[in-house]
Amino acid sequence: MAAQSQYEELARQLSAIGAVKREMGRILPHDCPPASAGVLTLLDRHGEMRMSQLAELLAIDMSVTSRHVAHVATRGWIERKADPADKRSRLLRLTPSGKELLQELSERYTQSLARYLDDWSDADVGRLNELLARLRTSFGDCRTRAHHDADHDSRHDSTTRTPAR
Amino acid sequence: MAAQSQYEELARQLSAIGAVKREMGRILPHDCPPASAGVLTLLDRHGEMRMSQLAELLAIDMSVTSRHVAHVATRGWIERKADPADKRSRLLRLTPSGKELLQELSERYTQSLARYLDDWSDADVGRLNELLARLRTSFGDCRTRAHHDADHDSRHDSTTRTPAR
DNA sequence: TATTGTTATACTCTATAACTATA
DNA sequence: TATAGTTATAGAGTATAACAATA
Repeated sequence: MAAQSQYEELARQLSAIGAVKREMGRILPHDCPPASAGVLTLLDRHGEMRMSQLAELLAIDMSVTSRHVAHVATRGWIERKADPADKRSRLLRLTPSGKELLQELSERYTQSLARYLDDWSDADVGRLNELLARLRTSFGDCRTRAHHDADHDSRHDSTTRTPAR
Repeated sequence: MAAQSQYEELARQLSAIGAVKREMGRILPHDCPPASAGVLTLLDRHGEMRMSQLAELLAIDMSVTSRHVAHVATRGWIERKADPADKRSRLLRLTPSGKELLQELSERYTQSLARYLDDWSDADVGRLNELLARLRTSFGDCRTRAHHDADHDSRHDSTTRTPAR
Protein backbone atom coordinates (compact mmCIF):
# COMPACT_ATOMS: atom_id res chain seq x y z
CA MET A 1 0.00 0.00 0.00
CA ALA A 2 1.30 3.41 -0.96
CA ALA A 3 0.61 6.78 0.62
CA GLN A 4 -2.33 8.85 -0.56
CA SER A 5 -0.05 11.55 -2.00
CA GLN A 6 1.62 8.93 -4.18
CA TYR A 7 -1.75 7.95 -5.61
CA GLU A 8 -2.66 11.55 -6.33
CA GLU A 9 0.66 12.05 -8.04
CA LEU A 10 0.15 8.93 -10.16
CA ALA A 11 -3.27 10.16 -11.24
CA ARG A 12 -1.65 13.44 -12.27
CA GLN A 13 1.18 11.74 -14.15
CA LEU A 14 -1.23 9.53 -16.04
CA SER A 15 -3.34 12.50 -17.00
CA ALA A 16 -0.26 14.36 -18.28
CA ILE A 17 1.41 11.52 -20.15
CA GLY A 18 -0.97 12.05 -23.06
CA ALA A 19 1.30 14.82 -24.35
CA VAL A 20 4.10 12.29 -24.84
CA LYS A 21 1.75 9.92 -26.63
CA ARG A 22 0.61 12.68 -28.96
CA GLU A 23 4.17 13.70 -29.71
CA MET A 24 5.05 10.10 -30.62
CA GLY A 25 1.96 9.92 -32.82
CA ARG A 26 3.15 12.85 -34.89
CA ILE A 27 6.00 10.86 -36.42
CA LEU A 28 3.61 8.37 -38.05
CA PRO A 29 2.77 8.41 -41.79
CA HIS A 30 -0.40 10.32 -42.64
CA ASP A 31 -2.58 7.31 -43.44
CA CYS A 32 -1.38 5.38 -40.40
CA PRO A 33 -2.92 6.85 -37.23
CA PRO A 34 -1.69 5.58 -33.85
CA ALA A 35 -4.55 3.10 -33.57
CA SER A 36 -3.50 1.44 -36.83
CA ALA A 37 0.07 1.15 -35.62
CA GLY A 38 -1.27 -0.55 -32.49
CA VAL A 39 -3.20 -3.11 -34.51
CA LEU A 40 -0.20 -3.94 -36.69
CA THR A 41 2.16 -4.22 -33.72
CA LEU A 42 -0.10 -6.66 -31.88
CA LEU A 43 -0.60 -8.83 -34.96
CA ASP A 44 3.15 -8.93 -35.41
CA ARG A 45 3.80 -9.93 -31.82
CA HIS A 46 1.02 -12.47 -31.34
CA GLY A 47 0.49 -13.73 -34.88
CA GLU A 48 -2.80 -14.61 -36.56
CA MET A 49 -5.85 -14.02 -34.37
CA ARG A 50 -9.58 -13.28 -34.34
CA MET A 51 -11.27 -9.88 -33.97
CA SER A 52 -12.35 -10.63 -30.43
CA GLN A 53 -8.84 -11.56 -29.33
CA LEU A 54 -7.44 -8.41 -30.85
CA ALA A 55 -10.07 -6.29 -29.09
CA GLU A 56 -9.10 -7.94 -25.82
CA LEU A 57 -5.40 -7.18 -26.36
CA LEU A 58 -6.17 -3.58 -27.36
CA ALA A 59 -8.46 -3.26 -24.33
CA ILE A 60 -11.09 -1.49 -26.42
CA ASP A 61 -14.58 -2.45 -27.55
CA MET A 62 -14.85 -4.75 -30.54
CA SER A 63 -16.88 -2.15 -32.42
CA VAL A 64 -13.91 0.19 -32.29
CA THR A 65 -11.52 -2.61 -33.13
CA SER A 66 -13.63 -3.40 -36.17
CA ARG A 67 -13.11 0.09 -37.57
CA HIS A 68 -9.39 0.13 -36.93
CA VAL A 69 -9.07 -3.26 -38.59
CA ALA A 70 -11.10 -2.10 -41.60
CA HIS A 71 -8.72 0.84 -41.95
CA VAL A 72 -5.57 -1.26 -42.10
CA ALA A 73 -7.24 -3.96 -44.23
CA THR A 74 -8.30 -1.37 -46.84
CA ARG A 75 -4.67 -0.32 -47.14
CA GLY A 76 -3.51 -3.91 -47.63
CA TRP A 77 -1.52 -4.10 -44.42
CA ILE A 78 -3.49 -7.07 -43.08
CA GLU A 79 -5.53 -9.95 -44.51
CA ARG A 80 -8.95 -11.06 -43.24
CA LYS A 81 -9.92 -14.63 -44.03
CA ALA A 82 -12.89 -16.67 -42.86
CA ASP A 83 -12.27 -19.06 -40.00
CA PRO A 84 -13.03 -22.56 -41.30
CA ALA A 85 -13.99 -23.66 -37.78
CA ASP A 86 -16.54 -20.82 -37.25
CA LYS A 87 -17.94 -18.90 -40.18
CA ARG A 88 -18.88 -15.95 -37.98
CA SER A 89 -15.23 -15.39 -37.19
CA ARG A 90 -12.52 -13.71 -39.22
CA LEU A 91 -8.83 -14.47 -38.86
CA LEU A 92 -6.48 -11.51 -39.12
CA ARG A 93 -2.92 -11.73 -40.37
CA LEU A 94 -0.19 -9.28 -41.37
CA THR A 95 0.63 -9.06 -45.08
CA PRO A 96 4.18 -8.56 -46.41
CA SER A 97 3.17 -4.95 -47.05
CA GLY A 98 2.12 -4.63 -43.41
CA LYS A 99 5.44 -6.05 -42.24
CA GLU A 100 7.27 -3.52 -44.38
CA LEU A 101 5.29 -0.70 -42.82
CA LEU A 102 6.03 -2.01 -39.34
CA GLN A 103 9.72 -1.97 -40.15
CA GLU A 104 9.38 1.67 -41.19
CA LEU A 105 7.45 2.51 -38.03
CA SER A 106 10.04 0.81 -35.85
CA GLU A 107 12.78 2.92 -37.41
CA ARG A 108 10.83 6.12 -36.88
CA TYR A 109 10.01 5.29 -33.25
CA THR A 110 13.58 4.34 -32.51
CA GLN A 111 15.04 7.43 -34.15
CA SER A 112 12.60 9.73 -32.36
CA LEU A 113 13.02 8.13 -28.93
CA ALA A 114 16.79 7.96 -29.26
CA ARG A 115 16.74 11.73 -29.74
CA TYR A 116 14.36 12.54 -26.88
CA LEU A 117 15.84 10.01 -24.45
CA ASP A 118 19.51 10.39 -25.26
CA ASP A 119 20.38 10.78 -21.57
CA TRP A 120 18.39 7.69 -20.49
CA SER A 121 20.30 4.50 -19.78
CA ASP A 122 19.11 1.17 -21.11
CA ALA A 123 18.29 0.20 -17.51
CA ASP A 124 16.13 3.32 -17.00
CA VAL A 125 14.04 2.62 -20.08
CA GLY A 126 13.78 -1.02 -19.02
CA ARG A 127 12.54 -0.09 -15.56
CA LEU A 128 9.91 2.23 -16.99
CA ASN A 129 8.76 -0.48 -19.40
CA GLU A 130 8.47 -2.99 -16.56
CA LEU A 131 6.50 -0.64 -14.33
CA LEU A 132 4.13 0.34 -17.13
CA ALA A 133 3.55 -3.31 -17.97
CA ARG A 134 2.87 -4.06 -14.33
CA LEU A 135 0.50 -1.12 -14.09
CA ARG A 136 -1.49 -2.42 -17.04
CA THR A 137 -1.60 -5.85 -15.47
CA SER A 138 -2.87 -4.44 -12.18
CA PHE A 139 -5.71 -2.78 -14.07
CA GLY A 140 -5.94 -5.78 -16.36
CA ASP A 141 -9.33 -7.34 -15.81
CA CYS A 142 -11.24 -4.12 -15.13
CA ARG A 143 -12.88 -4.16 -18.55
CA THR A 144 -14.07 -7.74 -18.15
CA ARG A 145 -15.50 -6.98 -14.73
CA ALA A 146 -17.35 -3.90 -16.04
CA HIS A 147 -19.00 -5.99 -18.76
CA HIS A 148 -20.31 -8.50 -16.27
CA ASP A 149 -21.83 -5.73 -14.17
CA ALA A 150 -23.65 -4.33 -17.22
CA ASP A 151 -25.19 -7.73 -17.94
CA HIS A 152 -27.62 -7.40 -15.05
CA ASP A 153 -30.23 -5.78 -17.30
CA SER A 154 -30.55 -8.82 -19.54
CA ARG A 155 -33.07 -10.15 -17.00
CA HIS A 156 -35.58 -7.65 -18.37
CA ASP A 157 -36.02 -9.92 -21.38
CA SER A 158 -37.66 -12.57 -19.24
CA THR A 159 -40.69 -10.33 -18.59
CA THR A 160 -43.76 -10.41 -20.84
CA ARG A 161 -43.87 -6.75 -21.81
CA THR A 162 -44.30 -5.81 -25.43
CA PRO A 163 -40.99 -5.29 -27.26
CA ALA A 164 -40.24 -1.63 -28.01
CA ARG A 165 -40.56 -2.54 -31.74
CA MET B 1 21.39 5.23 -25.00
CA ALA B 2 19.06 2.27 -24.81
CA ALA B 3 18.70 -0.67 -27.19
CA GLN B 4 16.29 -0.45 -30.10
CA SER B 5 14.07 -3.17 -28.65
CA GLN B 6 13.65 -1.08 -25.49
CA TYR B 7 12.44 1.86 -27.56
CA GLU B 8 9.97 -0.32 -29.45
CA GLU B 9 8.69 -1.68 -26.17
CA LEU B 10 8.27 1.81 -24.75
CA ALA B 11 6.29 2.88 -27.81
CA ARG B 12 4.05 -0.14 -27.26
CA GLN B 13 3.59 0.55 -23.54
CA LEU B 14 2.70 4.16 -24.17
CA SER B 15 0.16 3.17 -26.78
CA ALA B 16 -1.42 0.67 -24.37
CA ILE B 17 -1.46 2.82 -21.25
CA GLY B 18 -4.56 4.60 -22.53
CA ALA B 19 -6.71 1.80 -21.14
CA VAL B 20 -5.55 2.64 -17.62
CA LYS B 21 -6.25 6.33 -18.18
CA ARG B 22 -9.75 5.55 -19.42
CA GLU B 23 -10.43 3.32 -16.43
CA MET B 24 -9.35 6.08 -14.05
CA GLY B 25 -11.57 8.52 -15.93
CA ARG B 26 -14.63 6.38 -15.24
CA ILE B 27 -14.59 7.17 -11.54
CA LEU B 28 -15.14 10.89 -12.14
CA PRO B 29 -18.52 12.65 -11.65
CA HIS B 30 -20.58 12.95 -14.82
CA ASP B 31 -20.10 16.68 -15.33
CA CYS B 32 -16.38 16.53 -14.60
CA PRO B 33 -14.55 14.93 -17.54
CA PRO B 34 -10.83 14.09 -17.15
CA ALA B 35 -9.80 17.34 -18.84
CA SER B 36 -11.69 19.36 -16.22
CA ALA B 37 -10.01 17.45 -13.42
CA GLY B 38 -6.66 18.28 -15.01
CA VAL B 39 -7.45 21.99 -15.08
CA LEU B 40 -8.53 22.03 -11.44
CA THR B 41 -5.51 20.04 -10.28
CA LEU B 42 -3.05 22.38 -11.97
CA LEU B 43 -4.74 25.49 -10.58
CA ASP B 44 -4.58 23.94 -7.14
CA ARG B 45 -0.90 23.11 -7.43
CA HIS B 46 0.36 26.28 -9.08
CA GLY B 47 -2.17 28.87 -7.90
CA GLU B 48 -3.65 31.74 -9.89
CA MET B 49 -2.45 31.90 -13.49
CA ARG B 50 -3.28 33.07 -17.00
CA MET B 51 -4.79 31.02 -19.82
CA SER B 52 -1.50 30.84 -21.69
CA GLN B 53 0.36 29.50 -18.65
CA LEU B 54 -2.29 26.88 -18.08
CA ALA B 55 -2.12 25.81 -21.72
CA GLU B 56 1.64 25.45 -21.37
CA LEU B 57 1.28 23.29 -18.25
CA LEU B 58 -1.41 21.15 -19.89
CA ALA B 59 0.77 20.85 -23.00
CA ILE B 60 -2.24 21.44 -25.23
CA ASP B 61 -3.22 24.27 -27.55
CA MET B 62 -4.75 27.36 -25.94
CA SER B 63 -7.90 26.97 -28.06
CA VAL B 64 -8.52 23.65 -26.38
CA THR B 65 -7.59 25.04 -22.99
CA SER B 66 -10.14 27.79 -23.51
CA ARG B 67 -12.95 25.28 -23.89
CA HIS B 68 -11.91 23.24 -20.86
CA VAL B 69 -11.70 26.41 -18.79
CA ALA B 70 -15.13 27.55 -19.96
CA HIS B 71 -16.54 24.20 -18.84
CA VAL B 72 -15.24 24.45 -15.28
CA ALA B 73 -16.01 28.18 -15.04
CA THR B 74 -19.66 27.57 -16.02
CA ARG B 75 -19.93 25.13 -13.14
CA GLY B 76 -18.49 27.62 -10.69
CA TRP B 77 -15.35 25.64 -9.94
CA ILE B 78 -13.02 28.46 -11.03
CA GLU B 79 -13.18 32.23 -11.29
CA ARG B 80 -12.01 34.29 -14.28
CA LYS B 81 -11.11 37.89 -13.56
CA ALA B 82 -9.49 40.50 -15.79
CA ASP B 83 -5.77 41.04 -15.36
CA PRO B 84 -5.30 44.68 -14.30
CA ALA B 85 -1.86 44.69 -15.91
CA ASP B 86 -3.09 43.47 -19.33
CA LYS B 87 -6.74 43.66 -20.27
CA ARG B 88 -6.35 40.95 -22.93
CA SER B 89 -5.49 38.47 -20.23
CA ARG B 90 -7.69 36.60 -17.78
CA LEU B 91 -6.53 35.33 -14.42
CA LEU B 92 -7.84 31.94 -13.36
CA ARG B 93 -8.37 30.91 -9.76
CA LEU B 94 -10.03 28.01 -7.94
CA THR B 95 -13.25 28.81 -6.06
CA PRO B 96 -14.16 27.21 -2.71
CA SER B 97 -16.59 25.04 -4.66
CA GLY B 98 -13.73 23.95 -6.92
CA LYS B 99 -11.60 23.07 -3.90
CA GLU B 100 -14.41 20.96 -2.53
CA LEU B 101 -14.68 19.09 -5.79
CA LEU B 102 -10.93 18.49 -5.83
CA GLN B 103 -11.16 16.98 -2.37
CA GLU B 104 -13.86 14.64 -3.64
CA LEU B 105 -11.77 13.71 -6.69
CA SER B 106 -8.75 13.01 -4.55
CA GLU B 107 -10.75 10.60 -2.41
CA ARG B 108 -12.09 8.79 -5.46
CA TYR B 109 -8.65 8.51 -7.08
CA THR B 110 -7.10 7.25 -3.89
CA GLN B 111 -9.79 4.71 -3.21
CA SER B 112 -9.68 3.38 -6.76
CA LEU B 113 -5.90 3.18 -6.96
CA ALA B 114 -5.61 1.62 -3.53
CA ARG B 115 -7.85 -1.17 -4.80
CA TYR B 116 -6.07 -1.73 -8.12
CA LEU B 117 -2.55 -1.34 -6.73
CA ASP B 118 -2.95 -3.12 -3.42
CA ASP B 119 0.16 -5.21 -4.06
CA TRP B 120 2.32 -2.21 -5.00
CA SER B 121 4.75 -0.85 -2.41
CA ASP B 122 5.06 2.85 -1.77
CA ALA B 123 8.52 2.67 -3.35
CA ASP B 124 7.16 1.06 -6.52
CA VAL B 125 4.57 3.78 -7.04
CA GLY B 126 7.21 6.39 -6.28
CA ARG B 127 9.59 4.96 -8.86
CA LEU B 128 6.87 4.92 -11.51
CA ASN B 129 5.97 8.52 -10.70
CA GLU B 130 9.60 9.61 -10.99
CA LEU B 131 10.12 7.87 -14.30
CA LEU B 132 6.91 9.28 -15.78
CA ALA B 133 7.86 12.77 -14.64
CA ARG B 134 11.30 12.36 -16.17
CA LEU B 135 9.77 11.07 -19.40
CA ARG B 136 7.58 14.14 -19.65
CA THR B 137 10.59 16.35 -19.00
CA SER B 138 12.58 14.63 -21.73
CA PHE B 139 9.76 15.37 -24.15
CA GLY B 140 9.15 18.67 -22.45
CA ASP B 141 10.01 21.37 -24.89
CA CYS B 142 8.81 19.52 -27.99
CA ARG B 143 5.68 21.63 -28.23
CA THR B 144 7.62 24.84 -27.82
CA ARG B 145 10.05 23.75 -30.50
CA ALA B 146 7.21 22.90 -32.86
CA HIS B 147 5.74 26.35 -32.36
CA HIS B 148 9.02 28.01 -33.19
CA ASP B 149 9.26 25.96 -36.37
CA ALA B 150 5.81 27.14 -37.38
CA ASP B 151 6.82 30.72 -36.75
CA HIS B 152 9.05 30.73 -39.80
CA ASP B 153 6.13 32.01 -41.82
CA SER B 154 5.90 35.19 -39.80
CA ARG B 155 8.77 36.50 -41.93
CA HIS B 156 6.27 36.81 -44.74
CA ASP B 157 4.80 39.75 -42.90
CA SER B 158 7.96 41.77 -43.50
CA THR B 159 7.34 41.70 -47.25
CA THR B 160 5.21 44.32 -48.96
CA ARG B 161 2.58 42.04 -50.46
CA THR B 162 -1.06 42.93 -50.18
CA PRO B 163 -2.89 41.29 -47.24
CA ALA B 164 -5.16 38.39 -48.25
CA ARG B 165 -8.21 40.61 -47.82
C1' DT C 1 1.87 44.91 -36.01
C1' DA C 2 1.91 41.41 -32.43
C1' DT C 3 -0.34 39.00 -28.71
C1' DT C 4 -4.28 37.08 -25.70
C1' DG C 5 -8.01 34.65 -25.79
C1' DT C 6 -12.42 32.82 -28.19
C1' DT C 7 -14.97 30.40 -31.64
C1' DA C 8 -15.74 27.42 -35.88
C1' DT C 9 -14.47 23.37 -38.13
C1' DA C 10 -12.42 18.95 -38.74
C1' DC C 11 -10.22 14.68 -37.27
C1' DT C 12 -9.08 10.76 -34.01
C1' DC C 13 -10.51 7.72 -30.61
C1' DT C 14 -13.98 5.49 -27.81
C1' DA C 15 -18.65 3.58 -26.13
C1' DT C 16 -23.48 2.12 -26.70
C1' DA C 17 -27.00 0.19 -29.29
C1' DA C 18 -29.08 -1.88 -33.27
C1' DC C 19 -28.25 -5.01 -36.81
C1' DT C 20 -26.66 -9.39 -39.74
C1' DA C 21 -24.88 -13.91 -39.94
C1' DT C 22 -23.78 -17.81 -38.02
C1' DA C 23 -23.75 -21.25 -33.89
C1' DT D 1 -31.09 -18.16 -27.75
C1' DA D 2 -26.32 -16.69 -27.78
C1' DT D 3 -22.15 -15.19 -30.04
C1' DA D 4 -18.89 -12.80 -33.79
C1' DG D 5 -18.57 -9.02 -36.13
C1' DT D 6 -20.38 -4.62 -38.47
C1' DT D 7 -22.40 -0.13 -38.68
C1' DA D 8 -24.76 4.16 -36.90
C1' DT D 9 -24.67 7.56 -33.66
C1' DA D 10 -22.95 10.27 -29.90
C1' DG D 11 -19.39 12.26 -26.96
C1' DA D 12 -14.66 13.60 -25.42
C1' DG D 13 -10.21 15.41 -26.79
C1' DT D 14 -7.20 17.79 -29.81
C1' DA D 15 -5.33 20.89 -33.79
C1' DT D 16 -5.72 24.59 -37.22
C1' DA D 17 -7.48 28.76 -38.77
C1' DA D 18 -10.17 32.89 -38.52
C1' DC D 19 -11.56 36.32 -35.48
C1' DA D 20 -12.02 40.18 -31.65
C1' DA D 21 -9.93 42.99 -28.33
C1' DT D 22 -5.94 44.94 -26.53
C1' DA D 23 -0.90 45.96 -26.41
